[in-house]
Amino acid sequence: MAKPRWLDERQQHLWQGYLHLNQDLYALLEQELVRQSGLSGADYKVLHPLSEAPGGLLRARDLGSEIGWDRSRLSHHLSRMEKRGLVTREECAEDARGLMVRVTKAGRRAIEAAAPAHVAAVQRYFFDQLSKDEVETLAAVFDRVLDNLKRDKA
Amino acid sequence: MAKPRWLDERQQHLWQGYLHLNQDLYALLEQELVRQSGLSGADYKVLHPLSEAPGGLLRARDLGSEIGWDRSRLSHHLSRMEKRGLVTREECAEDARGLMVRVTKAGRRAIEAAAPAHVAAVQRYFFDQLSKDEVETLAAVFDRVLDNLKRDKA
DNA sequence: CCGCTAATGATGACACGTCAACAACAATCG
DNA sequence: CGATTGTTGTTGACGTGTCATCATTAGCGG
Repeated sequence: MAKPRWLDERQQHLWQGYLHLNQDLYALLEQELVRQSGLSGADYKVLHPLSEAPGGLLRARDLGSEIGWDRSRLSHHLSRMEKRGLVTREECAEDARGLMVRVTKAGRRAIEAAAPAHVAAVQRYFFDQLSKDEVETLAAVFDRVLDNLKRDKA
Repeated sequence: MAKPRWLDERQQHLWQGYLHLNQDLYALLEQELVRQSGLSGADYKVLHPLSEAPGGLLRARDLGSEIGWDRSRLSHHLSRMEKRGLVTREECAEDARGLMVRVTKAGRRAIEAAAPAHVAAVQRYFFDQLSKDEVETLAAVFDRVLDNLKRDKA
């Protein structure tokens, strides 16, 4: 672990670009989302699977694993969303430990109003800048990196 | 603004991959950094330009623009870092409004200890999965998207 | 059935980021 | 010079994310 391989110039450049993209693009999308719909990226992430579930109802555990959040994070955010009237908490019939989360009408309205502009922004800022070949290349690269991450964690 | 162009399957796939990468890769790098060095990504970002500046001294305004942070964010984070003994605040001679930030010995030790493992992690988790061609492609794509972002904001 | 372990959420403490309001000083222009 | 405007930094409020801890309940082996 003594001598690390430092990044060469091209790697340096790419890494900086990647970090910038994660900051600037994500910040811009988030900002437009909030401005146009009053939903944060976190709200959107929670509401998306909920609004597609039958009855707009999901068990908290399943919702959490769906979007990759741990229990604490989900619980905190549900509290905030509940306070704003986007979701409600209900008891879980099959498992007394469990929690059912339901989208309210306001929550459904909010995400349905937010989705088109959000998708359009993703198109405009990201995909409009990419050729088809590049889409393929990026997808392949990202999958590979993610697979490697998963394998490394296991 | 009525009918948005929804994402096709490949775009959907790529976008999900991109979002995952931003969560998982960044989270893992951050986590390893904290565990091995006690520095957060934010600490690292502040300390890097500081440790390379003459005297380990930079004006807050310049430090902020160097790393792309606004004044508030920098001020808050400097407060936290100062409390942990990583940096000190000093008056600015040329401009009484200004603030000079200096790395402490502890701060310098911390980033010098952290850098090798951090760079190695970036190599292992990211660049080891990429071919040279892919590095070129990604760099070009990211630059293009970022340029477009900048132009759009102005 | 009893008692242990695992699963599920909630909570409080804290780090981090954004926003709006503010204070202090510099620069500029009449 | 004096008033106005712009720059620089700080602060408080709040939303967000992580971690450790706790309470409740399910599941399971005796």
